[in-house]
Amino acid sequence: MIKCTKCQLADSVMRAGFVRGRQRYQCKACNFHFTDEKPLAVPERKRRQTTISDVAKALGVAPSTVSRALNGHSDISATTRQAIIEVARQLDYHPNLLAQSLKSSETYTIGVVIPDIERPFFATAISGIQQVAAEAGYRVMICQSKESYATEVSNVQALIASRVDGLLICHSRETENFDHVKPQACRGVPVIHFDRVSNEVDSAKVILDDWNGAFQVTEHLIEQGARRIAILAGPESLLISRNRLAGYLSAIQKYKLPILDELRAHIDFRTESAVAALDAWLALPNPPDAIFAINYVNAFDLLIALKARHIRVPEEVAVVGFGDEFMASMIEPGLTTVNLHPYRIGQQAARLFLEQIQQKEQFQPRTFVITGDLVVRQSSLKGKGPASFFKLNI
Amino acid sequence: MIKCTKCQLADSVMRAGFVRGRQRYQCKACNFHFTDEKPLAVPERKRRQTTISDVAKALGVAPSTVSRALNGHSDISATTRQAIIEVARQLDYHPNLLAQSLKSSETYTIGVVIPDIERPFFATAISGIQQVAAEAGYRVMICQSKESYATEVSNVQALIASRVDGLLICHSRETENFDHVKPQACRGVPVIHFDRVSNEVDSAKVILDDWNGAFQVTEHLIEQGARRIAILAGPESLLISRNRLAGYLSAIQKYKLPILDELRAHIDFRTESAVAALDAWLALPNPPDAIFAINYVNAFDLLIALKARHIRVPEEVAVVGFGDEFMASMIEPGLTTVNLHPYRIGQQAARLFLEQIQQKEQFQPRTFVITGDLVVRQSSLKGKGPASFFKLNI
DNA sequence: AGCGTTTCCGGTAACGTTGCCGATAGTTTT
DNA sequence: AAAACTATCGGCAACGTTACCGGAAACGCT
Repeated sequence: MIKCTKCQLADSVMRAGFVRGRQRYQCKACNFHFTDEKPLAVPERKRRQTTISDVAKALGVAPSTVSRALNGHSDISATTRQAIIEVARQLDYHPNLLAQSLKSSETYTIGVVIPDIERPFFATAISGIQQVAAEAGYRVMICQSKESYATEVSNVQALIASRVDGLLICHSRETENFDHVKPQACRGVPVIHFDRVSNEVDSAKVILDDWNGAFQVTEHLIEQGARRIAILAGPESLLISRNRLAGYLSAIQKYKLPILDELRAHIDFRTESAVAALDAWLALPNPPDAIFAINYVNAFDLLIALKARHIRVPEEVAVVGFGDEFMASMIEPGLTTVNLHPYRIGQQAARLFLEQIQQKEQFQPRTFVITGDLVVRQSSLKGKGPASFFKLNI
Repeated sequence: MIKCTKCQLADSVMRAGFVRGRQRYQCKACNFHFTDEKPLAVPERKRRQTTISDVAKALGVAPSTVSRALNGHSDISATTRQAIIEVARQLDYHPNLLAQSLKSSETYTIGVVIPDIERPFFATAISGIQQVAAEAGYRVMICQSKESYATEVSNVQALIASRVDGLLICHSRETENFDHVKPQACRGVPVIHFDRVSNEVDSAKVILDDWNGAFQVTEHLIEQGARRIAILAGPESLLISRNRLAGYLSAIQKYKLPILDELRAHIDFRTESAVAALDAWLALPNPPDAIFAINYVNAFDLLIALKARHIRVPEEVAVVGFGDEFMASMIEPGLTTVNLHPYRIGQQAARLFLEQIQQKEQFQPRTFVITGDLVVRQSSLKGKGPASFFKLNI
């Protein structure tokens, strides 16, 4: 006979359904429901790390006392504190950051969204972010959008859901809608943009001066004696493409050279497109004597294609790129480029985040502009201008 | 006159010290302590995200009911569930992953420790890790040791403290003590090693077959007609250095070529050291006709130094490297290397982690060996062997 | 001694979520 | 119609931590 677990009576107990795999009973006397088999009492105790309560129990003090001792709080005697610290050490206690974060709603984690970590520019930028973040005690969680808008959105949402303290983002090429990084979508989490930014969002930004960099390389080519400078630009819709084109045009205008439309190509950055543009230029009655590729990979494409066509660089055609990766110094001839300082960009983005965290509501979003440096190598040295006396970066 | 906040009497109240910046009183009647100024009642309500209780209150149901509805639990009616889902959507509710993690002690986060994210090998490996992790719903937290043992240890501890579900690590060069990745130090968190592993720890590992790769390139050089093959190895203490040397020696022995000690150099991977070793070889009465650099950066160093010395590659000296980065195809001449498949290594490490999570105690640590593929380019094509008919990877 | 003060520790609640179980109304079976 | 059952929902507790405050003993001063 089944006895009620509450009033211990057996007569008044009757069955009351079968629920969650167990027979259920109801005591008519005390009106109490219960199931027969008592819980299996967690046969296999889940492997737990030492908690503050374990330390407290070991010493016979309250958990809050242990917390105070370990956090250097004042309301505690020196002897008690020493004892607690010692026991905590013995038990190998480490605070549970999850619980701390839940309590304080600070995770000390920064979320970073980039298009592709395999591209040296972003890898270096992340390194810069991490250096600054680590010094301030922040961890970094990295997501790649792989240039997909949908992935970017889901990355941002996942990071926000993880309650990161801030979000550093460089948008994918596909991204045209920026609702997912707006304040209401990010629920007050500070968002810092770098490299590819959006003017739709009122946030702190770190951008590079595309106009200036393009102006520098173009001016350098002109100083080297180039007069018919072609530009291998990207899609006209892309902001970086427009800015670099503008810098190029400004330099041309400054030196009162003619602007030749047949020497401007907008491509999609694929190698085949770059080579096709090159061949079109070479077929002109008056081929260019210099080419500015606004993308360093396409600059490599050009160098290789030119070599295959037995056209000497820089004597017949000078070539300059944009973005000074390790490879630019490795290829033969060395590629003249603009060093975009990705490490600094990352550092600066992280610093802006720290600033925003510190100043809270007082923080005024501002845009930080990183200016690239011209790095002259052989690919542009036609030797007719003063730049040939620059120290070479081989 | 001050009244006791409990019994409302004023006569029995007397001052009882000054604590935490506020005057304190004690009621003699009811023996109750209190301070005068009541707490400022959080003047600025901390910006909170919508919680499950907010949704519950909006509908007049219990929080647990909301939880059940949102998690697709069964004990709920379809109408209630729909209403809850709708309100949750309206209030823009997103579950707090911190609270979920605290409750479930699962963070769905993998910690990754690598020496340097800027090195293409690791950037690609991380990409592989992330792809597999993301598909399984895991996030990735990345730390760089920058080849420092101390940094590595602190990274590991920080990740463990963050309660990551698993740890994927490639040790720094400095690391000789592996206590920080042993089970007791990691408190049961699964640890997977990749690339640079330790045999001291009984963990799942993904390694690349250094011996086989070295054997392949050396055999290739021999087939190309090389007979005096030098090896530019790393420090003798380094495992990869020893393994690649062994593969090299095995190939030499297989073809019954003499092992020449003067053609073996152990360097510290710096460019100057590589060039010094090269010059020493060139000064020999019988210089080598091929060089195997066990590190791709040093292979580049050699190509550049040889070019500066007007020594033709591969005619006079063939050069092969190890690790097929993007640059190997860009440099002139293209560098023959072994593709180590870093992406696969990352994928495999992540898969081993998932396996271990799934199988729990039943998981048997195993070592996964990734075999590299020979990638032939111009730098090794002396044209005397069958390999010259290989399809070139330009 | 009497009163006010300081020191130090314990208890409670809350962060947000979910598992477990009890309660209740309505429905079906005997 | 009583007994047995089902479908739903509410409440409690716990994950680990810490802020806040009350209690009590020790201390200091007149």
